Amino acid sequence: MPDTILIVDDEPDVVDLLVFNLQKAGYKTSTAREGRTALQKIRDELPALVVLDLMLPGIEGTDICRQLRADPKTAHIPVIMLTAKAEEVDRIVGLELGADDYITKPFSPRELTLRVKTILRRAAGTSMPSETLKHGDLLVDRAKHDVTFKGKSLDLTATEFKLLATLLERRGRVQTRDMLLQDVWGYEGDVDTRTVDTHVRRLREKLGKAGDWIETVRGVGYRFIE
Amino acid sequence: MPDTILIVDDEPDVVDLLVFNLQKAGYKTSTAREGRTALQKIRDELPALVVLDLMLPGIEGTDICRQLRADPKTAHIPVIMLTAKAEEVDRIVGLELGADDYITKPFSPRELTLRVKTILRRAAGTSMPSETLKHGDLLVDRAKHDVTFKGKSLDLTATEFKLLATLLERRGRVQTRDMLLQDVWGYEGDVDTRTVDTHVRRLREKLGKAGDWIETVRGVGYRFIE
DNA sequence: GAGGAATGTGACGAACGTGTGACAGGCTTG
DNA sequence: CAAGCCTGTCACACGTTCGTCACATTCCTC
Repeated sequence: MPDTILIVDDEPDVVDLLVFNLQKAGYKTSTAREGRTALQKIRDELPALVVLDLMLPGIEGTDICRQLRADPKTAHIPVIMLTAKAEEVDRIVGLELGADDYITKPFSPRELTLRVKTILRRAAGTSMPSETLKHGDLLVDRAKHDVTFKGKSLDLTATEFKLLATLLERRGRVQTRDMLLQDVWGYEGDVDTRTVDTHVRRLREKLGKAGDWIETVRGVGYRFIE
Repeated sequence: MPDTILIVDDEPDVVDLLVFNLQKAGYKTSTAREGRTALQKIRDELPALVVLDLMLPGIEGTDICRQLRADPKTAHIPVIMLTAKAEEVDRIVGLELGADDYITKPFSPRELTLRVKTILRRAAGTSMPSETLKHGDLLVDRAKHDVTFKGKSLDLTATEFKLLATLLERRGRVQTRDMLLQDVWGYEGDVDTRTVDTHVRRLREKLGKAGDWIETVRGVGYRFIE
């Protein structure tokens, strides 16, 4: 799954140029023309990186940067500032605000792409991607150890959580009871295999309507639908 | 303890300029005039960051960068490239080699200092240094080693403070007892995992109503609410 | 549609995990 | 040296969770 990069600029030409080049480099892109929608998209889509024009109609780029840093959910997202002014003052403001880099217009698309790559590589090492599994409205966050369905948090047991995560992680592929016993329970040989069935039942109950995502493959085991 | 920055350049003027400015910014400095000594100093002193001239007598800056990246002990050290040539080709080479940033000569010392700060900040943690952590009316000041809740100062012991700071810093994410033992206790002696429970209890007691911020995730560990 | 096998369902005792109170050793402080 | 605090450990209590069983239901085969 490719990283998504949010591009915030009010000049369509610039946006198109960036979209074209970044997509060619293998990134997904998302765009916003002004500050308010930019902030909303950042919160909703949680992009891997934001390319942010300093001069925007409405909210200034600097303010966006500040608000982005203030929220723990988005504080870790790297920012590259775009600026038409070459003066150092602007650079300082940008960098001290917590921007990770800046580029002055006019810029070479190739250079920007390289900077994006560098920063994302660096970010990949340090921050944890908050390993999260998703299927429709069902969200499983391993770091938070939290499951939500349609925004509502579900109260799962430790084993139930592990079972769900394992099934979801291998969605589409059938897991035999033995496989599950080994990977979820850590068991080796002969345990009553009905144990798995019971936990699947409890899991389905708690998942409610999403419980149907877990299919039983008769004679084999269980599978999370694709 | 200040971070050490290694400056590698064969022009004494440049080196002096950098030393002066970086020391003023609070960093320790170390210098090398050519490639061989540079590599040795990197291995011996393990600097927090390297400022590296691309053009050096003897070994090229690019080679140093490669060798530095090849050794697991030094692979993580950020590198800022200095180059007299402004051509994009050189920039690409530098960035693709694993340099974290570059600056073209002549450069403003102030700008370099800012870049150093940015990169080190990113390398240090995931996000901002965040000397003070906040959640609602709860304030944790790491510098002052002080915790206040609703304006009232709380009297926490060293371990309790560290535990709270660690949990708060990673709010939302569950910390297993082993994780906490490692990060709060340092994992020196093999302490009983129940020790964590006891300290969480004492912490909750002292936090009063804010003690509910610390959730216990059964079968996994503890978590500060988001 | 009958029979058999596999799975869903409900219930229950045991085991487990966590909260709580207490205590002893070690360290600092006066 | 005594007093006090911090810390790690233990034992006990309590609620939750787990694994198992018996029974009901569904599905497949013939």
